Formats: sequence, structure tokens, C-alpha cells
Amino acid sequence: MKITEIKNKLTDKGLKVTPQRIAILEAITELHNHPTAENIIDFIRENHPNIATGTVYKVLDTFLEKELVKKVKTEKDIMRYDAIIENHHHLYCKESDRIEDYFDSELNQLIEDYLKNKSIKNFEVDEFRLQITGKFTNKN
Amino acid sequence: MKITEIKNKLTDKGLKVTPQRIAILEAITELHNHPTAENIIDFIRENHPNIATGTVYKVLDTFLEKELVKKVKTEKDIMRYDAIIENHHHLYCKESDRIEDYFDSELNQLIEDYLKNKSIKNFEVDEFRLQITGKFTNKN
DNA sequence: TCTTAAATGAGAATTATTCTTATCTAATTT
DNA sequence: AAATTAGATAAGAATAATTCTCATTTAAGA
Repeated sequence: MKITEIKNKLTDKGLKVTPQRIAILEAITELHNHPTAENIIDFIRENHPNIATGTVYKVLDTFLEKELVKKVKTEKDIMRYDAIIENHHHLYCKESDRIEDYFDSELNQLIEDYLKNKSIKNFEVDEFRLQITGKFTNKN
Repeated sequence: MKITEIKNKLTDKGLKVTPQRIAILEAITELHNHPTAENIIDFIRENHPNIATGTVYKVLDTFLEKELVKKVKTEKDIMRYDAIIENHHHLYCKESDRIEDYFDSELNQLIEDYLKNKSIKNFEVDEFRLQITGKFTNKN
């Protein structure tokens, strides 16, 4: 993602364009394996050694609010972030911390149709995501 | 769940039967709304004021290992526990912390069949769970 | 350039969880 | 029934991730 593209994303959401925000949004898109806050901090520290830890958390919160990133829930304790907003599922390795995105519009359609017809009592569905647990058969 | 039933669950898993473990397993089954560790601690403190916090965490870990409970992660950071091991999905309220179980064997079958036919490259599916986000239309 | 609301840095504070170690107890053996 | 012992617990210190506070700085509009 080019810098101008990042700047546009920020201004589009009514956010001030700061070097910190650019660095963080850049980091999340580059570290595409669902980085933790710590991963992001480590990554940006290389080029921007004086961005404060608190700032990173604050910026991530802002991005969440403005829906520039999403949080990923793992069974383990650590929160991870995801730059991709488009609807997709997650593959979780049961033996490691590896998480990968899984795109499958056919599956989306299947579940969407099902939920549309069936309707859950006392609940209005907004969106859904599948957590698929298993084992990767290749190296990362 | 009767006490003897709880005791059996513990011995079946090769765990010593202690008052602490009984109280904790009882609490999780009674607090069926996916309690946090804190919820559990508060609940058991009423009748067992001297069970240590650390013990509760330790016992919960033991239960996870022995698969007597599962962990559920929310968008917020807090870990929640679930007594029900049987396969089911989760309904998340986007406006509150409410989480409910959603059982739907037809949906399970649908997804299972789909994943069986399609097969994801470099990944062996073990199990799956759907996170459905939306809004409850009733009071809790 | 000036102004100001918003963002940041630095580090203290908080919170959930884990760790440590001495003590205790459930369950097995004598 | 008493002794044994591996495993469990209590208490509180330690840790780690995240949030908070507030003084300072900066982006962007006037």
C-alpha cells in the first residue's frame, strides 16, 4: 500500500494524518499475519524508535472505531489485529499460534442464505465469521 | 448438575476431587452465561470465602486441559469460560457483553458437508465454530 | 502565519493472570 | 485406622498487557 493511499484512508475517515498513524497502518498491512500490538510496536520501532507504546494502543483503538482494522479473537489470551475489513474466515492452528485468513465467498453465501431463511429467535444477525481449527500441512 | 455428577466428571478425568474444584465446576455450570474468571471468583466467594484467586485460575487451566470447559474470547479483552463442550456456535451482541450459545445441528451439518467436499489447501479441518454478531431483540 | 482541537510522549497506574513457596489434603498403601 | 505422598491450595509477590494522566506538540483550517 502506497503512502498516499494510507493518507487517503485516514482523511476519508476524518482523521488527522500523523507520522505515527501512517507508520501503524503501514505496519498492520505489511504484517499481514494478524499481528499483536507488540508485533506492531516492534515493527515500527525499527524505523520510528520514538513512537510511544501508549500511542500505538490509542491509534489502534481509533482505527477500530473508524473500522480501519479489526480485532481477531483467539482462544489464547492475546488480541490480534487484522487490516482486512472485507468479510472472511480464520484458520487457527491447534498446535501453534498461526492464524490465516480464509476467503470463500461460496461458503459466505451458503451460510448467509441459511441464516436468512432460518432466522434465530430473539436475534438479528449482523455479520458472521467462521473459526476453523485444525492443522496446517505446510510450513509458514 | 448434582454434586455426585460433578465428582464423577472429576474422577473420570483422573482429577482429585477437592471442594475447590467442585465449587468451581458447579459455578461454571450454574453461571451459564459464559462467566469470566472474575464472575466465577465472585460467585464461589459467597459460599467459599477462602478459595484463593490463583487457585481458581489454576483449576480453570486444569479443566481446559482435561476438556471440562472451553474458553471463549470476546472483542473486548476478557476471557470467558463455557461449560458446554458439545459443538455449538456463539451469538455476540454488538452493543453489550452478552454472549449466548446457539445450537443448530442443521447448520453444523451444512458447514461440515461443505468443508468436507471443498477441502482447504494446506489445512486439515478439525472443528469449526461460527461467531455470529448482531443484536438481541429481547431482555436478558 | 495564527489558532486550536486533537494527537502524542513519558511514565505512572491499573488489571488480569501467573508464579513461588510453604502448607495442606485426597487418595492410596500399609 | 494410621502413614505416606503426589498433587492441590493459600497467600501474596511478580509479571505483562493495556490504560490513564497530563504536559507538550502538531496538523490542518481560518
